[in-house]
Amino acid sequence: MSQPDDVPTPPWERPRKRQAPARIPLTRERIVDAAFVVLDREGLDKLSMRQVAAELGVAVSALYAHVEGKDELFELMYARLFDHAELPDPDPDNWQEQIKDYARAGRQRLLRHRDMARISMAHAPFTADLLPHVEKLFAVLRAGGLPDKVMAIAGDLLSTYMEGFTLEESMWQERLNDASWKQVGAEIRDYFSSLPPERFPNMVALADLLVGESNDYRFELGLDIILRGLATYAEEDPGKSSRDRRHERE
Amino acid sequence: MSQPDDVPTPPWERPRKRQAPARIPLTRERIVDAAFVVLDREGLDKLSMRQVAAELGVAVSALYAHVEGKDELFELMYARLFDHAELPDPDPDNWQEQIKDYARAGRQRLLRHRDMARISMAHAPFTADLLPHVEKLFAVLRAGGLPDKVMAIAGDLLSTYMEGFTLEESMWQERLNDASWKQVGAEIRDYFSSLPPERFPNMVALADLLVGESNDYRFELGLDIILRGLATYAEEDPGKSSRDRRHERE
DNA sequence: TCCATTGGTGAACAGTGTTCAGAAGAAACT
DNA sequence: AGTTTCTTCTGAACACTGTTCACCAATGGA
Repeated sequence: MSQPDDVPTPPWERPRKRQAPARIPLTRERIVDAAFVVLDREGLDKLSMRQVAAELGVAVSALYAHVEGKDELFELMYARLFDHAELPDPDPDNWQEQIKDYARAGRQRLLRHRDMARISMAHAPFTADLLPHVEKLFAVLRAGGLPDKVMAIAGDLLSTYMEGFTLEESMWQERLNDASWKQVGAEIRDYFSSLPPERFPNMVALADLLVGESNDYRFELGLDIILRGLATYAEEDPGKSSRDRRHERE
Repeated sequence: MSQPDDVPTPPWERPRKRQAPARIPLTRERIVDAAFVVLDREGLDKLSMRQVAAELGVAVSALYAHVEGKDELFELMYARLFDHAELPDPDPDNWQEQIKDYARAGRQRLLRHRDMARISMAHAPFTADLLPHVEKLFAVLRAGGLPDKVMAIAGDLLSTYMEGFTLEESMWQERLNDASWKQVGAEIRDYFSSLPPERFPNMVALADLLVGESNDYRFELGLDIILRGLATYAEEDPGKSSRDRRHERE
């Protein structure tokens, strides 16, 4: 959002009057909104308190009356991502797909804003306001009939994969910037193909696959590997055959 | 402090005036060394070019004659981690354990220096000097009989898990400062246990497991899940069966 | 009308990464 | 020796950063 009137006021009409009688009060919401505008336009490295203040047409110090500092601003931005995210109720017959949806939704959230994966990585491991999401993820995992100890690590594993994959994905895009993914992919593929085959036989052979046709496909395959691994634990438990899994809901 | 060659310099050769603290020339190596000293003592947030220069007793601008900037310094620090790391030759009968060792070694590398996981995350996806490591990882995966498509994503998956897990692990430690892991773990466990059970039944039930007895154990379990998932692809068929094709998109 | 409270201002502080004209030092040549 | 050349390091500056704080404008209540 650009300022409507950025025309420099001539020196002769300098009554000490404020321009807008309808001064919209500054709120946390508006600050976070402005931060997202700056983030999407300039990127994380250029996202400074001063830029956010400028976006709002306000002095830097005004922000500190509403927000504790830059760290809290990041916290608020991160929380904003989960505003309209709801997980479905656990369905024991469909738990694997539900888990995948959880990861897919997380990735899409991070891709919605530029550099959001980096912000997500810097985020604290757990914050109170998104505990409900983790809880519901566990509910789905429980419906899958997984042993407790596996459930406990599965959440981390899935989140870590989703965040890490998306971070890498967006770093590629940022680095070779503003090129479409097709071009980026071709560039990377060409690089791998050009390596000396005697020293890097596997990388040359896999060049086409290392950067798949689409990131979506690569992401799905990784998800599949994890889900298959989890499933082995579900089937392994003698008391809980796959047919009886629907009774596991509690 | 002895001279490299202790043969007395013949008098007809140019006599060295300066024998006292001979000015050790600044090199990339010494700069990286100093950077690690500052990093371990002060943490990543306090690691600035000026701090590194001060550690060396030198002006800031002197660094820029040897190092392109802070980004390249981070690059050099990251590369340093791989200096004495060698992967074993692929052993088809033991590929799963070899893969695990790869991940374990990576985690240990990152834990060796404070905040190193964060630096690793900011690192570019691929840099030329550690291509040999990736190549050898692929060699081991190939020895496991994995399909090409799975191999191509497995590298990412493993690295992502290893880096993400270690990052989270070290962020916990940094946040609850200077406490031993036993205390940190107890604190987290108590927090999860204290949640309202009607809203968070799973988290309360899993409180003990969410922060395992040791991080080592949790890391191993996650590795096991991934390896089991990979193994399902290896067992399917060495020669591209129909089940394999199920994941191909035409 | 005066007063008090709130929210925004502008300047300042202590940092940051990076650049660049020039000083210091060692080596080489005359 | 003296002089020049070349490299390395210095000091000061620039344009930023997050954050704080004394002040000031505007509003609501008495």
